Amino acid sequence: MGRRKLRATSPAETEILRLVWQLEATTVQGVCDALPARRQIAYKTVQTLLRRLEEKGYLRHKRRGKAHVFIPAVRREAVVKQTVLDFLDRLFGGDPRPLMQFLAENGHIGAEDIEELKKLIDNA
Amino acid sequence: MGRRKLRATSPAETEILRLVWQLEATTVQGVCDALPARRQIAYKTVQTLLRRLEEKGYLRHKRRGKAHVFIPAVRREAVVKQTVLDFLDRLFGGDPRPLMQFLAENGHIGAEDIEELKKLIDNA
DNA sequence: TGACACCTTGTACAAATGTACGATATTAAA
DNA sequence: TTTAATATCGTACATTTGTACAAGGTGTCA
Repeated sequence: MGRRKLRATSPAETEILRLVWQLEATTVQGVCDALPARRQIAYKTVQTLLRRLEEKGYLRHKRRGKAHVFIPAVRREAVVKQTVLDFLDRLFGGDPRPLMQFLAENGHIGAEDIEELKKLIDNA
Repeated sequence: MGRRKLRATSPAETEILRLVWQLEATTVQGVCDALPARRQIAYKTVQTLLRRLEEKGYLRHKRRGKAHVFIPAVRREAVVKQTVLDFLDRLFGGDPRPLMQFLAENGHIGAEDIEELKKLIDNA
């Protein structure tokens, strides 16, 4: 269990990978359509990014008609974990508190979210 | 009101910048010494990273003896905000909940941290 | 005041990244 | 079955990143 020897995804690749997870199975066009309006990337660029993600082992594809349908090849949770821990290390030396604090102070989480978290922790 | 037209810091740069904030004012050697044991980087590399951070506008330096003392040129909070929001966008499409959840589920925060957060939110 | 240790400055360089075009293949429609 | 639309594949290329050495300056101690 746990191969973890995938080269890390670059920021732009991460952005795309997230969409593939969200869409579950999608074509280049599908990803383009799912891109947020303020973040347009050329079709060809998305194509390259998907190709690289496949090379790195994060995706695989099957053919449907003339198009490729890309599907995740790794569990989202595993990648998220790796990515977040890495982020935490670099920006906060591994301490998650400042991050939580930031989210709380900037109104990114509310009282109800806190309740949810409490439950999660109690059940662990 | 912020200037925000600084080119983003690369992962390695972020790592170093964090240490400068932590040390408040430090030399190349100081950063090297502060590096976690499992993350050794050559003196010369640290030097390059500091130089680039200064070029990008995150640091400035003054001379002390023959050495440069680097000091932050931007508020940590501002950079953290930018960096976290960017991270959130790329990995979670901007939704902070999955991130909180991850932290909670992986034992990175405890019940007492939750209490702290609750206070923070109530005071906001 | 000379030698040594310690610094900075300039430079290097391969690999990764962001961004994308041109040529070619494939399919659906006319 | 020719064609128009749509894909992929191969390629490109300037920047940025990670990593670091060599040469030359400077403060310090004997």
